[in-house]
Amino acid sequence: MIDFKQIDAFVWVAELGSFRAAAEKLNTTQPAISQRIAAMEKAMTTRLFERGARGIKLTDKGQELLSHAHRMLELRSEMLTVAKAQNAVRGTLRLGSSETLVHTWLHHLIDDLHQKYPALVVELHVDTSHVLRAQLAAHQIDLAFVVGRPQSPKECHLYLCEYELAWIASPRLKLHRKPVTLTELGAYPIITYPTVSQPYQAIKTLLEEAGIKTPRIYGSASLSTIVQMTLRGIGPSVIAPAVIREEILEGKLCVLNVEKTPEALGFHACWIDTPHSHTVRTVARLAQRVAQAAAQA
DNA sequence: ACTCTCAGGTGTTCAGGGAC
DNA sequence: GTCCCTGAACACCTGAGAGT
Repeated sequence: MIDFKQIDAFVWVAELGSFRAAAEKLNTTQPAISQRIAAMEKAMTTRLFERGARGIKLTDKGQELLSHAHRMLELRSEMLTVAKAQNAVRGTLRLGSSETLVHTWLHHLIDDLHQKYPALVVELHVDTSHVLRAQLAAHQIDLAFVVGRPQSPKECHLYLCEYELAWIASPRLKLHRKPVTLTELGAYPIITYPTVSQPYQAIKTLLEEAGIKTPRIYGSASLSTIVQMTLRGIGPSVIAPAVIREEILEGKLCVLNVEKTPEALGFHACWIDTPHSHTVRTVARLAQRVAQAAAQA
């Protein structure tokens, strides 16, 4: 097995033209250099130097291998530089995200991270804000993009963006041509985010205030399930129109004109701050820029 | 799980030798 | 005298195994 000490010796003997000079350069003895070169020659089953009474000379093979040795030393140097960089953005980041962001700007963030920080590996966890907060508290993820402000004083947060909610329905329900009342909507099952979510609770309150005693609300943790159920005309839904832009443009889904709508979803990046949170803070700040650029687009 | 001992491997220094 | 090689002695590190 060839090691870096042997490669160092090889490069310096070739550079200085002498075993003794290389030994002085590397703060060692001439026999040590001799042994390193001998071990290297044995490992590669080739002679690197021609030894003579008037000094040494690189063999043809030695000359050929010298450029490889230089490249290996450069790579070692680069590796040490990265290792010494205290604030380098690298390693694995366990990122939890709400599905709404997956359908809006998360892919732009992943692209940017890949370009700017190639040594960073992102492990993506997509789930509801409720579940992501629990995972953050249990240290199962490092950073969470969730709805609402932090609930624990230990959490740091950064505002990301806001998405308006709207009543959405398939055109086959024929609810989109005129203003619709909550009482009319109450005749259908309402499809929205899961029961623990802020929109679910808001819709329940709105319908109850409109006199619907036992509203039927189908809560789902899966955004694509909500969209599919709405497309099939099972009932109207309450979601962010930003995630179904294509379906709206193609006329597959319509935004309804309803007197009252639950308040917008405000997203924050949340994390537990530690002295080693440099990567997390960097990604959170980048996410804020990406989210705000997406909002202006 | 932790500590201690021991054998084997590796690297270094030193002394000496051969070639020119 | 200078250069490189070889062998002996020593120091240090590591892993395995035994004992607590």
